[in-house]
Amino acid sequence: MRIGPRPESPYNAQFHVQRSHTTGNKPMYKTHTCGELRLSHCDQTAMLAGWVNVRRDHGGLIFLDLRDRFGITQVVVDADKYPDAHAIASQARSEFVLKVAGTVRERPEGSANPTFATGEVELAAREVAILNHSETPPFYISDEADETDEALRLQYRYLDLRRPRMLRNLRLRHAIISDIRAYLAERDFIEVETPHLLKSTPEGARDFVVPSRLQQGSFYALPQSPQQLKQLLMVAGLDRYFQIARCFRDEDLRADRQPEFTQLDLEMSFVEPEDIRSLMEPLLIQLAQDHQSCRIQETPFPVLTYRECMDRFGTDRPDLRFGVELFDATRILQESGFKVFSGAVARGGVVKGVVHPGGAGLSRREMDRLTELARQGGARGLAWLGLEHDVADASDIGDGTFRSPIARHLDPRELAGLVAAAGARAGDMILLVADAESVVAASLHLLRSDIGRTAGLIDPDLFAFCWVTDFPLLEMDAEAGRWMAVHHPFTSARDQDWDRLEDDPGSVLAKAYDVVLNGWEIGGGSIRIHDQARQQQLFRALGLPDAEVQQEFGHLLKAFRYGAPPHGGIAMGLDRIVALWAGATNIRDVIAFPKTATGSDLLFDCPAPIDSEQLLELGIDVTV
RNA sequence: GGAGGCGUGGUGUAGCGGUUAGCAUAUCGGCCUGUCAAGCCGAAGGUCGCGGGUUCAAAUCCCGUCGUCUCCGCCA
Repeated sequence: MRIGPRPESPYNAQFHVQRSHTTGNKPMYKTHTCGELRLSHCDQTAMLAGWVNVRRDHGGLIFLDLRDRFGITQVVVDADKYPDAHAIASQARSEFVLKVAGTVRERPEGSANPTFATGEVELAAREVAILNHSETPPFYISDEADETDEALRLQYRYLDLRRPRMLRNLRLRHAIISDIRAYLAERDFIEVETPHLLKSTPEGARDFVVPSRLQQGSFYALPQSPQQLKQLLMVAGLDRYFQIARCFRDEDLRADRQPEFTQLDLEMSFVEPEDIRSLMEPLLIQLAQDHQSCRIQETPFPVLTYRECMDRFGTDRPDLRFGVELFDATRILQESGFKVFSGAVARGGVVKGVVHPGGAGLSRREMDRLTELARQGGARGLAWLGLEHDVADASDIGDGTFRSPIARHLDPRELAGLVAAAGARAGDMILLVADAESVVAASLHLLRSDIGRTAGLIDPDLFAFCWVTDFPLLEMDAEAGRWMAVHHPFTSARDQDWDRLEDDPGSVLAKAYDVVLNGWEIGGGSIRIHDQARQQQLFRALGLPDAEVQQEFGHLLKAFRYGAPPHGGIAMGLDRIVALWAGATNIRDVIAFPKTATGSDLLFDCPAPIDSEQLLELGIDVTV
């Protein structure tokens, strides 16, 4: 098949109507877009086509706000001058598709509408044609429909996407992707597509599988990411690869997780972590500057180690827009007579806390809510001390110093040490959790995030990026009873850590890095293992039997025998990036056709059963 | 797998044991020539998600279930 030049359409224009104008390739239905007419067009004849956004019928005079992707233009239809046009316009209703021809004119003195770019002019209609009728839409085609039940919006997604906010999000997504492509192309990256029908891999997320008709009983798996493919492309000598890649993971969903999502996936040869960071950081800065009004808190992006993140924030994706850092009270309370604390320490746990600035006066009800939050993190409870007066040392402590159910269990020396460690002042609320380190971290992270939101500590116009490095390579999986890769099993250990892999696997750190923005992990990557022997060493550390390794990863190990270059890369969560840039609280709002939390598409009504013939052909027997 | 929130005319909501199920908006009809979510007058529109239970009486209380949202587990 011959591939011809792509026809230019005004709809390809990124933002501006100007381009549509200069293509000289107007559709037959219109001479201008609905966002195009200005005073300079006055007295010209124009033809517009679009949807009725609003109709205002004054009897002898009808105003129609005609909307298309590019804007809204007011059409006026006068019964005296053009009775035929008026008769048709009076039948028009919301979301009817119209074609209107007439004369562009300045609006009468005092009736311009600065809300619209076209607000100084109107189209005086001579001819109106109804191109299509519309049923009354189930919700307003307006940004106010954000209040509408999201399920209804998803069911009528094609109407939802007519709303300015959703349209803006789709445009933003397109603009970001375009800029990414241009940025990487300038730097010698090659975009390569990789297969969606591939092989299931153990480790990692659950796979979506696709049955094979030609080989009944066998299945493809949709890739969780193009990880192995991009490594093979490095072996192939591509040197620099990227892809706007669709990834599939059959795991439970969240506001920031969809079963299929989009990554900017890239890989480079002959690099160390610093190379990847210095490639991505200017890109993120450029995207922020070009498509966001937010101020970037700090450049170069701060680099924190995983350990530091966990100690200071209880999470490896800290929101750096505000303080409220964790403090450690383990040593102060380890010998306390209050067993909640000393007992936890005796069991190998820690006592840590955060300060809620100005939170001393929080209601009992509010404290119950925070306690519940701590429980969500796994804690058994939450200890709290509202500080009524400043405390310099133990002698300052009296009956009215604390508002707290637990202060009476602690002696003045412990209390003074606690206040000092917390850095708390009069009016603050100290929150404490005592448990295993991971539980304390999880609970305090939830509390800190909540405090940041509810206490108004977050500047919404701030972008706080950071890199997180030095992740552990492995973690012990209690259920499986073996070590698992924290990132993925192709991640390289730091050079100096390899010889501890057998004896002390938990201490080995990885050449892995994440990019975090405002508490969202927006990307992560690593330097990979490019040596066959090292890769096998790691598979052994993971306790994977050789036979299984050969079956699952033999292709990769074999490729490594043919001169694999040192390489590494990163995957950026494109949906999350666009969501953060768009100010959206979930990624569904930046995906044209997303799925619900139960993985349903409400527009297509799927997943759905398939008929028995299809099953037979695939050799599948459904038992549920 | 677990926890919690929500579900009332098309939409957004009020009502939380006895109401004629209220309000706003949309819709339909009438009037209306400078509006811009036009205005005024009028009308129609409800299996209170579904099933069961408690009660003389359930939108309201209880149990189950479905849908949806958020979080925990999970997401190499």
